[in-house]
Amino acid sequence: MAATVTAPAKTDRLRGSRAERTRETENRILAAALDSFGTAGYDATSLDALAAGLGLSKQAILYHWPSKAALLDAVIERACLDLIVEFDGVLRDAGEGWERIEAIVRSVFRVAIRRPELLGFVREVSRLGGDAAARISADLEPFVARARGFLQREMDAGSFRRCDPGLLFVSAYSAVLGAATEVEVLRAVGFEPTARATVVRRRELLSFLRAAIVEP
Amino acid sequence: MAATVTAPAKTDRLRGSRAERTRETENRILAAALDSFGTAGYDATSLDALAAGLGLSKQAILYHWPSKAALLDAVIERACLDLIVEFDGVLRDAGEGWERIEAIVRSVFRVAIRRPELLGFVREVSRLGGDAAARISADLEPFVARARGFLQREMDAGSFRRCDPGLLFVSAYSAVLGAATEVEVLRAVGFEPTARATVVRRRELLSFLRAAIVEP
DNA sequence: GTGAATGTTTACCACTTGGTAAGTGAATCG
DNA sequence: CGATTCACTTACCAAGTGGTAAACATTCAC
Repeated sequence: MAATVTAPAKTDRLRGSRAERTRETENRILAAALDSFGTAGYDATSLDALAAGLGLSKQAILYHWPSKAALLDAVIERACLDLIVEFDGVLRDAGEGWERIEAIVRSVFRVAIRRPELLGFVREVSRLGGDAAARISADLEPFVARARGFLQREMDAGSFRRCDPGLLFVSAYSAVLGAATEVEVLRAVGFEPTARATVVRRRELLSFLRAAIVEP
Repeated sequence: MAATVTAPAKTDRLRGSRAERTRETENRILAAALDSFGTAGYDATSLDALAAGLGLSKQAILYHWPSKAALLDAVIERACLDLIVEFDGVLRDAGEGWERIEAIVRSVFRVAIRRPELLGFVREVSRLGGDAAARISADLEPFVARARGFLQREMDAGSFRRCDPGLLFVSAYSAVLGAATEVEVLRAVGFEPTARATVVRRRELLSFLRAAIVEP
């Protein structure tokens, strides 16, 4: 009856193989770093505070990545992966034309509600500039190219207003990210960041984008 | 022959009254701080570096303002003043309806080219959150209220599509600021931040906004 | 079981940060 | 002219930063 499980169960905290546990620790660090970088900011996040929040010491982090900058790189990779997975899934099931944009916008708002730090992180990295910003641009480039191709096709088909696809993308990107993340500006116009108000924001943004993009 | 100027001319560096020279030093500090806060960021700006760039010591800054946070407050006040002066002047001479929006967008792009740090600073402060963000919101509130009133009037007159003025403001604000400042995203879609490309960007953004806002 | 690899901790370091205390030289004022 | 105010500097500090070195405990391979 000897179980096929040769490894002992031991305590709860020590479940799984060594490699698995290591990977899980790294995942926990990456998640905490993404959260802190995306909300407090990169400069405002110290390795000490990050480690303390995880019940680790700073050197545990520096064991898995040689420097804070290397950790940032890893977080960028992880964040881009998450975003691409999210949007790829949505795009696979989405229709054509306007429906496709609507699906993406809904997806962005879903992320803004469930994982606000993810969008904040994208903003933060592009603010930091330098190598990090170049990396995130490069990682998301396939997605951007895909969006531009889509816009171009729809314009050629006569369903979207003809204009520069790249700049249309930037305008839409900014408007969506702004509506989803600019809490201070939203507060200034009287919108508290509640789930209820978010639904209204999404509806209004969609009608704004529709008027701007779809050929009447 | 005795000149009406009772005060001596002395050297070039010591021209003007004591109060004038003090004010000029404070202005220099504020300008340098606005620049660094708006480009490098608040956290990434040290008082030492700021002072060194001005040929002063850190304590000279801390003489005029008791802390870095107080300096930030002063810079916020200054930046808001600059922005309000800029936009007030534009709005005074601007027409009605769409022309008014076009005038504002042109004004934002002018600022983006001539004083990019000013827009970067607004972004930075709203990112920092907390008291600073609340202050800049409060300082710019009259301008926002004015914009909403304008949008509401145009909607009532039937010249703009009817929707929530506050959210339309946020969408337009985000799109304009994005097109003017998101250099990384723009680079990702193949737009280097040259003056020539900026003209194209402005034109495309205006047609985007016009389609989104004006009743066809 | 033994030795090696691995993940983590404790101890430490050089450096930077915002901020305080005290001193200095020039402009101003009586 | 002498006293005082003012703008600023030099000297300093405690706290925190990212990062290194070495010790330590656990797990794995043999």
